[in-house]
Amino acid sequence: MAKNLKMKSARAALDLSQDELAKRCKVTRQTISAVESGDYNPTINLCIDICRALGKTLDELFWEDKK
Amino acid sequence: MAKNLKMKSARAALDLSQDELAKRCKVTRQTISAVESGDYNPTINLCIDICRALGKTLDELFWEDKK
DNA sequence: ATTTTTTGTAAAATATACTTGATATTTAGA
DNA sequence: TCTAAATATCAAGTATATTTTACAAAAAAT
Repeated sequence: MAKNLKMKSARAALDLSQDELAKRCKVTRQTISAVESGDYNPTINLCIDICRALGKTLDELFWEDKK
Repeated sequence: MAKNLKMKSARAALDLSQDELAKRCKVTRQTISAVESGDYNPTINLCIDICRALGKTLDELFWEDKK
């Protein structure tokens, strides 16, 4: 799977560490790291928590238009 | 959790049975049923598969603006 | 009315998301 | 440089998403 750079840059834009984002989503730092590196299939609830913490929507962080 | 009526009506609009949608998403009918009834926390990949099969995006089927 | 399709639900098994604890590497600041 | 914060990654454990099999009720079709 591909890295989630949209998420990574949204997090960077808010100057949040993985650890801080993890706390706000109530998961561990490792889980956030795994989601960003893309070798993961997170649950929708976690995706929604991440979106809310980063001020983005699902489409903005987790959707890719198919060609 | 609340029922996913957006998903249910999107499926109805295409005249697809849960079983047919399940096949297109390569999961079981019970999984689709559970997602629609909302007592579930599906993975993002399944949500994406469902969206593609129904011609919708994540925001359209799985996002709720918070008040 | 009767049959067939669709849906709800449930228990047990399997796959995998997520945690815990730990070490190693990278990055940023002093 | 030196040090601390941030990130990557790994192995083993726990929680839960998903499957399999099954049965019953509701809806649709004949």
